Amino acid sequence: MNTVRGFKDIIYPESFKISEIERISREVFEIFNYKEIRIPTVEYQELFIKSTGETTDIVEKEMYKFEDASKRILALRPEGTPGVARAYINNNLNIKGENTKYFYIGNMFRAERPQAGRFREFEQIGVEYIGTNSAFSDAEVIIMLDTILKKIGIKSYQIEINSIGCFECRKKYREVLIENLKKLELCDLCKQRIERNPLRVLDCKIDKEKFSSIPSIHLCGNCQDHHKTLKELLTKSNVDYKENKLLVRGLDYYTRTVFEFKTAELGSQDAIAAGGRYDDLIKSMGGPNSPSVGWAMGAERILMLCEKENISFKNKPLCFVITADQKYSEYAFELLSSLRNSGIKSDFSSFHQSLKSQMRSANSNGARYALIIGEEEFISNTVTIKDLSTGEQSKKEKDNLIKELLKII
RNA sequence: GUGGUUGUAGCUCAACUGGUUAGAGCAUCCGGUUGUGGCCCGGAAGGUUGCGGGUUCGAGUCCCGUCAGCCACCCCA
Repeated sequence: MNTVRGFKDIIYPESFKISEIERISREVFEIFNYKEIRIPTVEYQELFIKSTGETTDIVEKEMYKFEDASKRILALRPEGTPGVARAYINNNLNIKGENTKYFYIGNMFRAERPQAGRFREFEQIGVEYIGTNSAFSDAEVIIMLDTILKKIGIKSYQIEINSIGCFECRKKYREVLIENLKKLELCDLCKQRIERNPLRVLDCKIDKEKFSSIPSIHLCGNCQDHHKTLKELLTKSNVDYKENKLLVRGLDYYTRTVFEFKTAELGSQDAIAAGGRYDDLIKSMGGPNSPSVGWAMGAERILMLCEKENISFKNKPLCFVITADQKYSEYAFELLSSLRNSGIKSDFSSFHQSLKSQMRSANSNGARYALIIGEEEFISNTVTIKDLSTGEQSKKEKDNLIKELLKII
């Protein structure tokens, strides 16, 4: 039987690479003092309608929704922010006196037509910095994301930022925008969008060139200051970004800062991570006034970029234990256990195979050393160690061998 | 979701207008005299041609359906 369309198995080495991406992210989160939050995979459908937005594609056409046995209308989470916002409110995280910087790692579900780099179940690694409207928090999360990608070793991406203003700026701009858009000859979809969600029209790839005449949003003083501060902070931190006045986002809750980390290596799936500020979301959900900023990155897309850029993740044993004669299998197995108990990554293939075959396994597994045990070694209580890169080999006493190997690690 | 396109061994691909037991390279496994990998050489194993119907004396090849992948759009991570 096939897997369901858009769903897939992830097997070594991809599984290892993804967990490395997670590991590196966790390392950075720890350095930045972000705490993990784990939220449910299933929520009431209403949560996403009210937060992500009724008119967004994610909610309108891509959500996996279903009714459970008690007739509750539920949905598989299409993104992480609504759940985190809900958890923040439910658990009164605003009054706990701890910092409210969270990261999450989890799978999301969207019923889109699948393509390379676009799956119906995919993993997002994301952060939410809740409770401050300071531009320093925008800068922090962007710098953190940049740090993670650099630490992974990815180079082929570009950062685009924009400010779409606060609620007040948007309200005024909306009118100006609609007026201007109506003067233009636009594609059918854009025509529909003019009334429903005019800001999204600016994102259209077909009509892109026609928007040069349209005035960009006029930001109020506070929004201008915020955006200016953010840009200065990024520049001072050597974050290489470019401003894209046409950048808007498909989720309704964004205010002020929006940003995307884009790549040219992945075809249409060019966003590897994206996010922005959402100052009104938590309040609009009935929580305290909690301006916030966050982002999410797609683990599979990061993985694909790693492959494009030939970034290697190594998971190789240091030692490979080999018997010259089956008689010494148990003795060899004991050695293997001692190595592992000492924390030395070690493996073996099958002691029944010929020495030649075992050597071949050692090589193809990428082991650095072959440890050979045969009659000579058994009698003298030693182990032959062969360095597989140089071909040099010597006999060592078992205890000394382990001590020396521990120094190498 | 719209429009395309593809599906043959683990992977990448072959098989003239439908015509015997569907091939190759890479990978895998075994071997190339006494206890040594990579390179090289030899051999073996590996396929219900995505699945289900249909046309035909005969289907990997043609037709229909279905499933899945991919590309663009759309959207997004």
